[in-house]
Amino acid sequence: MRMTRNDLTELLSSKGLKPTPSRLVILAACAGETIPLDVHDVAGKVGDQVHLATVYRTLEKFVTVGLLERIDFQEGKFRYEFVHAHHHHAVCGNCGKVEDVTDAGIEAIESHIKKNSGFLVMKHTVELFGLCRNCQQRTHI
Amino acid sequence: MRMTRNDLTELLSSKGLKPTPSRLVILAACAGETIPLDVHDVAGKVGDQVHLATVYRTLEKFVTVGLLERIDFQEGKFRYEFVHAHHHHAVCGNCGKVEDVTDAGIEAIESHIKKNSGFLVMKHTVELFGLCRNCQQRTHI
DNA sequence: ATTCTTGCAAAACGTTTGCAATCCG
DNA sequence: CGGATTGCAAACGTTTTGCAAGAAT
Repeated sequence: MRMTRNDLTELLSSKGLKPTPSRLVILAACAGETIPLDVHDVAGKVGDQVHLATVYRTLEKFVTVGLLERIDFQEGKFRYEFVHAHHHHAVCGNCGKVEDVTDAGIEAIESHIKKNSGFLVMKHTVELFGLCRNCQQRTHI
Repeated sequence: MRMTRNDLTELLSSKGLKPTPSRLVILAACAGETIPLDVHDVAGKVGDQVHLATVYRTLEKFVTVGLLERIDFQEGKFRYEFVHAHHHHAVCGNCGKVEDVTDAGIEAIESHIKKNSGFLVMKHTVELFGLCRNCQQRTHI
């Protein structure tokens, strides 16, 4: 998502966060990407301007205030994605391409389990792993 | 799942794995649990009989041959669960209780995305996070 | 003999934390 | 001033790996 410096500043302020240089550049890095970035990706995009520990702290803070969502592709590390419409991911195991999946029909399941066992679902993660159209063809060769 | 030493031996052999003492005790530890164990849990159950590195290697091998499933509750570590009926998990964020969710209705989504973008789903993960019935009451106090 | 398996130690990797310096209202 | 933010370095927890010893076929 393309955002001006003003957009970013206002967005941070609206969450009660001071728009520091570190935060602006980190938020810009995340907002400009369509696929979830890991900490190393973000650090790479912000260059040496921001210390790695600050990247970790800032990303985690952004998650807390709802600017980012923490994503887990089961790689032994976390990824972060700018929050817009709720969706899930289909990750190609060959090329790593990530496709957004808008509807996962999870809501029905959540109300079902609520009735069944009383469990209240507050958050869910759905990740689909497989092969994108391209890699299916290549892998079949 | 309760299994005799013979059951475990045959299970390992059927997967082409030698039924070594380490593997037997690790497999027994996993098969005896209904909730996914992390590596530390498994190491604890097998005591000092098996080196930690061996636990890691063995669990990963079991996943490869399909005896275990690797589970990710987004804790920064992996868990392992004996494979029986396919299901998902609802994890209570307060007490850590894990409830099995047998039907997630994911199959419809998978065929939908296949038609839509051609993505072939080979594996999916669905984890639900929230509060179990008990902790909802306690938290409301 | 040859392959598989294990223990050991070390390292790799992602992540967190204590502390001091700094920035900013 | 006082709280929030950052850099730095060090530690932490999880996981992987190289290598040699040992077991099994």
